[in-house]
Amino acid sequence: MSSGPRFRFAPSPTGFFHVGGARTALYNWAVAKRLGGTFVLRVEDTDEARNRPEWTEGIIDALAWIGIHDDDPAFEGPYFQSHYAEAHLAAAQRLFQAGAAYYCDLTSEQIQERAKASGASGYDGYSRNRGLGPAPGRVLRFRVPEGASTVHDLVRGDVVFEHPAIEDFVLLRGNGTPMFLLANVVDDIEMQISHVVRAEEHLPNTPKQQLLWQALGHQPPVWAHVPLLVNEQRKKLSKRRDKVAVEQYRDEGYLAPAMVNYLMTLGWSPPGDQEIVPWSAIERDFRLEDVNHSPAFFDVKKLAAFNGEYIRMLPVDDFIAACEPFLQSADAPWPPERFDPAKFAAMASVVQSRATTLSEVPGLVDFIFLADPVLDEQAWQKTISTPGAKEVLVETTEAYRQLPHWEAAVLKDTLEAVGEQHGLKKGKAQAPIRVAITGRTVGPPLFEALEVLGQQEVVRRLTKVAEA
RNA sequence: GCCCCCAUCGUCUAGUGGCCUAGGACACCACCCUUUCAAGGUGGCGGCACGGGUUCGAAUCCCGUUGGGGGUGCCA
Repeated sequence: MSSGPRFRFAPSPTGFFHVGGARTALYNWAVAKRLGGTFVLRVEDTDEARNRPEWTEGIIDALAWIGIHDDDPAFEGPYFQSHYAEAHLAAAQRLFQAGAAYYCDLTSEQIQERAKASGASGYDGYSRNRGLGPAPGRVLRFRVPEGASTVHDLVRGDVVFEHPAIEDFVLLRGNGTPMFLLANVVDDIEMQISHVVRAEEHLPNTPKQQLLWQALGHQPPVWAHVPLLVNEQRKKLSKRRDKVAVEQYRDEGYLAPAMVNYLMTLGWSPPGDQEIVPWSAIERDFRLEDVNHSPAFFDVKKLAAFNGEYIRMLPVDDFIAACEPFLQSADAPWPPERFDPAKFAAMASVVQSRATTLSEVPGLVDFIFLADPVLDEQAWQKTISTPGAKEVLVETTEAYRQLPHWEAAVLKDTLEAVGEQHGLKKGKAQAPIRVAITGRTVGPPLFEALEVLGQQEVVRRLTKVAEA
């Protein structure tokens, strides 16, 4: 075990990896790397997840996607957290023997009745001094001492919790199994965790955990509670209402470095005047002490903007490679056998500045690979009804048919010359051709596309439309 | 109910008592560039929640109010 600080990241598998979890993981990772520490992945072993190993694998995949690789020396685990370990029971036993915990036979109904009667809320400490021993149906409760606890938090400073506001919480259930809180602390101690960086929602539970660390005879770890990620309603991101799965963003063609960069800027900003920064700079500059205190809205629009930046930064060959899964997919808009990598490569550079996500790419070039692109009727009517458009279409078709040199510049000059004869400026003149070839009024630069399509195909499509 | 956290443009943020007439980015608008659409360039719109203090001086410190969020289980 390395001697550096040890950061634990403990997601619970739910079938997808939450963007909030991704950011927390990244925060842990950045600091662990910078300090030469260790990132300890401990996956919670929930009842549901037990039957679905793929959920846990999904977490590891998603972590790898955002650059947290399990073969990195700073990565430790994954560990699978059991809630039924001997160590948890043993710790509970020690607490009971030391008088730090006691048994209680009250049912939840009885607790509620007592609360109602006294006007207070929650458990009132009724069994504290009844000297009960263990027995089936009795829970083991922690005896919260007098006084107050101060949580030293790297992002929030000191937070004081008065003990009377914390009720004697349950450590062991009536059936003898340990509660998550206990299990977690015992595991943290066992794994020599020194830093716990997690979402702010856990802050109110921290004094309980800290009390447990102390009662078990250990120095509590360094805490850091990072602000929540919220939706436009300012509510905690939820799976039902919000798009929170990193896998989904990955599948839609968001680039991992863009996602990582964006996530890091939620609650923190890199020094200097640039917010688009490489991971190496983040790793060097990120500090938990600099993290914000307020919740941040996860803004997909801004993520998309980051993604566009990252796509444009890609060397064109890398862009082509990155697009491949979207082009060679069964979901592509064309029959697979019609796709031609060489044609796409010829178009790649003009497509690159037009896409904000990779999943948009097929839609930008579909007309190249489709046998006959569907003509947008409305666009066609609008275009062809402008005076001179029909003539331009017919004459350009003829000119293109006889063209000896099939290249973009020539195609452009030819069309513009025809357009001018009919009083149509560049933009207007190309419109009928564009619609005839691509089916739409907007798309990538026309003449490059025509060159790629080839003379025969272009003339065929133009003729077909011109005669219709 | 009780406890905790939070509060700068619509959004993400810079700002740690004078460099603030509050800076940047996304979004939005306009213009330029331009073969459509983008990209790029230039400019614009727009904010310190409120009220009291402290101070020569407050976005920045303190108190209160309001507003938002989170937690509070024999869930994990």
